[in-house]
Amino acid sequence: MIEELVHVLQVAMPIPLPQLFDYLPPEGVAISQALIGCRVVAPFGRRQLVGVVAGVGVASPDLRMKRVEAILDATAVFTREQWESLGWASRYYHYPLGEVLAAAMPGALRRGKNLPESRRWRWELTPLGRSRLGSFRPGTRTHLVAHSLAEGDSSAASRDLLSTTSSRPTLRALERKGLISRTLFAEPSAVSSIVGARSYDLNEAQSSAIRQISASLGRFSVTLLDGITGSGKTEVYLGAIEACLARGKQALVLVPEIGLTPQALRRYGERLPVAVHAVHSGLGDTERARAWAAMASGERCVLIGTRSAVFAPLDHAGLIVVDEEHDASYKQQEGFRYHARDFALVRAKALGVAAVLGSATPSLETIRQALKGRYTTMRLPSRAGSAQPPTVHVVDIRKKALHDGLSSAMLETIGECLRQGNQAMVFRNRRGYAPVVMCHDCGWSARCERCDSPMTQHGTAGLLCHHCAARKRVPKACPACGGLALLPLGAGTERLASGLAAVFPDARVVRVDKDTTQSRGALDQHLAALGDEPGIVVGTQLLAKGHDLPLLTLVAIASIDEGLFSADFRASERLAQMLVQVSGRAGRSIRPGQVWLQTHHPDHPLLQTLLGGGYNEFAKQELAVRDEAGFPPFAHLALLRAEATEHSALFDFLGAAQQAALASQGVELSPPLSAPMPLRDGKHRGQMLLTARQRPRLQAALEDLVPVLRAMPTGRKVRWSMDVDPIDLY
DNA sequence: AGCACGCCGACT
DNA sequence: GTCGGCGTGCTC
Repeated sequence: MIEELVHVLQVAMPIPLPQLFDYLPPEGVAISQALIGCRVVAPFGRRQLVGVVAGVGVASPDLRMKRVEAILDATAVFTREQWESLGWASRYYHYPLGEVLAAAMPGALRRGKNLPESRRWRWELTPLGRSRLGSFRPGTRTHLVAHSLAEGDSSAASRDLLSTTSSRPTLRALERKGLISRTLFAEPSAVSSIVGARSYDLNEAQSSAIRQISASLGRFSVTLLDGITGSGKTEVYLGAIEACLARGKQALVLVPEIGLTPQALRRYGERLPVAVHAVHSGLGDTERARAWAAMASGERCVLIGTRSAVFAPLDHAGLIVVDEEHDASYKQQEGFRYHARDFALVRAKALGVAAVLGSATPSLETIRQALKGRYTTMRLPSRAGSAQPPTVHVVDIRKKALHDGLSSAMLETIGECLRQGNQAMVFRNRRGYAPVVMCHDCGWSARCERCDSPMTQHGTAGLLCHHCAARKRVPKACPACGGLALLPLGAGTERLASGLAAVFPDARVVRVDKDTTQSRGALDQHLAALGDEPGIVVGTQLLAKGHDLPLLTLVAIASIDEGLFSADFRASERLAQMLVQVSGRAGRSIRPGQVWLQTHHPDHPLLQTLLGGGYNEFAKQELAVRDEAGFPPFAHLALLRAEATEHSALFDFLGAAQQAALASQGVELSPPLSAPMPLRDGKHRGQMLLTARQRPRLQAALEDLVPVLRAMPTGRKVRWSMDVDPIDLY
């Protein structure tokens, strides 16, 4: 008996299941290869989902088989290269294709909508509009828009104004009234004329970096732009982007989450003669979709965005820049755990275009590639303009009294800085008032039961767990002994700020951390509040990058001692990067800068190396350590993480995972271990590390292991994830 | 991941 | 007597 076969669409659904689902095509639609990459709406269980056709084939008819409800696209929503690169990512990160594709699409596409119009319009006042110019009320957006059109100027400011989303309704309204009209925007044909039309005072290192990158356009190459803070990396990017645009190509610029400030954006917008589309997490869906559409259309433009911008169509791109390539925010830390820098390089290679990795503190992975000659290194060794690198002082605080976290020497230095009319930055990687509240009588301290870790005091009376949402009040008396001597121990940013405000009542003290900086733009507002008066900004990591504060001459690092002894193999690297980045904030203009660092461990090798030889010397030594220990970049890692309500379920699962992985050749397994935080938000957490000197060995092991894990009965009671190339081991 | 169905506590 | 807790099972 020959079974009759039917043609089916194999659809990747946005769910964490690795398989494709077979569907019949809509009534009357012929199945063809051309449908691959098109979105469909299909019934799935009890709901309707938007999936993507990943293949076509034949299957024996199945009672369960359903019919696709609608095909949403006439042509694939992904370019061929996107499709292949995303397929690679799905395999490499061992994450289901449907989820990968969904993560790569702008929200509008994911939800089944079409891309917004990508054409741009040139707006003009009609004669009627011109005659009514006087009648618009000053101060309104209508007034602003109309007058901007009247002046007919194409300045960056008015281009900005007319391209912002918020102006669109105004333009529409004016058009309806017949006061303005539009024509399709025609681009100036020759962009080459603008290149080099203005001089930007580049120094020799910058010019030669731009020349190097420009010469490498048009083929795959990676340039490491190793430039100290303040050396003018952005000018190099801009120069290279201009050269790329002059060849008629688009450019993609990836920036860390916190790097996409209005300030930075304005700089790109003002300098570049084309539309600069920005995408970041705080942005609406339509705007993301518009940027995607612009890239797909081939219109000459620049896309600047955070992590997920790496998924944009790039067929017309000639250059990919990854700014601050060492930054951890490029790694997605949940779900589809891709690394945007690494994926950017995969795409650059597939597309045959130039990539630039920029950093003052490159990751050890990148430095190693550069040392092996795979990347070309261009250095920017000196600060742009007349700015000098800061001088560094280490303050030994052993046995010294601290006043709300700061030593007398530190307070004096800050006072001196203020007296000279300058600003100081006080850095502390802990928010809140005090990290621990302890009973002086019996040693009891406030802990979070759900996380088994100390709770941080916020304000005078509140306790907050930084690992879960738990909150409670500081008890009046010690719950263990009834004593009244409950002491806040240590100092977070809040305590530093209030202490400083008390010592320097005339200075403005602003605090920048997650507690004070909830909304986008709040960071800029805080820093603007400092103005050009003497003042102090206290804050966490948020302060480490961006934001030129010309009056800032002193960076005071309150403590980094926790970081010196962390268990994570990457802790040293991150601490060194942070110290260098924070130090780079000082003295960026004509006033010379100083960095003061308080520590209980002035002789710690990491500090000594950094002070003696700078980041490059540190990197050299740390690479030797990694090689010796068999850690990246000399080995490749995958981390199996799991959490469960029951401790036994967790280790049953990890034990079974270990058994399943034992047979893998060329892969070392750590035994199942408790996570560095064994209890978090009421869940027990554990992990198992897979290490391989050869990447293909690790990949082969994961290819076997991950499907086994998915099928494992002990996996039912745990939540687990496989993190390929993890950047945190917790 | 949703979103069912499926058996045991405090409420109109 | 019901509303609802989240265990486990499935999705073409």
